[in-house]
Amino acid sequence: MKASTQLLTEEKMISTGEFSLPHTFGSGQPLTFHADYSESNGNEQLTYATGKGVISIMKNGSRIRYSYSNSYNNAGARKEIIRRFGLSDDLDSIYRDINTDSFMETAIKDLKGMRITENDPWETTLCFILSQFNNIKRIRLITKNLIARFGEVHEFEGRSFRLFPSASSIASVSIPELMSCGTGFRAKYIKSAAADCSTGLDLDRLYGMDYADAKAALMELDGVGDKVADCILVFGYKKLDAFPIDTWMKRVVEEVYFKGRRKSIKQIHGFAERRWGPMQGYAQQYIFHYGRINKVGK
DNA sequence: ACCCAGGCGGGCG
DNA sequence: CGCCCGCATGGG
Repeated sequence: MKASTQLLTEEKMISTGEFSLPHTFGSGQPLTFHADYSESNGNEQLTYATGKGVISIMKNGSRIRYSYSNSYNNAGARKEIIRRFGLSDDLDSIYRDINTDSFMETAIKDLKGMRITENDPWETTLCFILSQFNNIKRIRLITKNLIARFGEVHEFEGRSFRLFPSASSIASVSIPELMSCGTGFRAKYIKSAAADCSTGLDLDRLYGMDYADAKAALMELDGVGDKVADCILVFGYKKLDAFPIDTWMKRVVEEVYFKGRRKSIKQIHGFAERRWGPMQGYAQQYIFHYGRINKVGK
């Protein structure tokens, strides 16, 4: 009896390499838009709902204890946690690839343990359509409103959560109702994209596609352009050869690598491809978060 | 009051 | 192709 209890406990633990929850979830990756995070004497706790279930992790040092409400067996849940939090990424190897200069070296040093998370494609798509001409705090507010209004109720460990609303449920909501959640002019985009994703485009099909084909497919969606597509590819599919260029990225790259000279989005894509190639998605996240924290170029 | 925010679609030359 | 414009809305 005692032995089996202990075995169960062991199965719910994962030991990781460097993994910083504050840097990972504070760096504007989509699931942070509606997560509870707390820290007390070395114990870090994070709980959030996806479209498929509630995930809760407790981290102490290099050990993580997790629970996941989805109907996986232990092995399935463990695999899912590792995938979602990027725990199998070899950060030392990635750092060697993207540490091309003193700016990157400082960013890596300051943000050690920041990982790229892999989230549900639909959730990522909706969050990043909302991100256009918006700010992170307000995106969190809007997604919180959408979840509260349209998310399916879900009981987990004695608490009541709402899951991230499905594409088909968002597709059935009227524009005025969506706007009452604060979506603003983006309401028509998310309704249209939701309709496409629940009837036409199969987002799961993009897992097997290469970067260029998957990006082209995403850009067929209303409200998805170059930047939003790249965000979906990095944070929803872990395609690390994507390089999202927002106002921050453009400003920081121009400041650090082009002596402040203005460059086009296309030129910056070419630069990132040559400099960081298959790991440019990781480089992007370190540049973005470090640049924002330190107001580089502002 | 004024300004900005992890851009995009549409219209124009 | 590149450029310019309008856009809903909460927070600084």
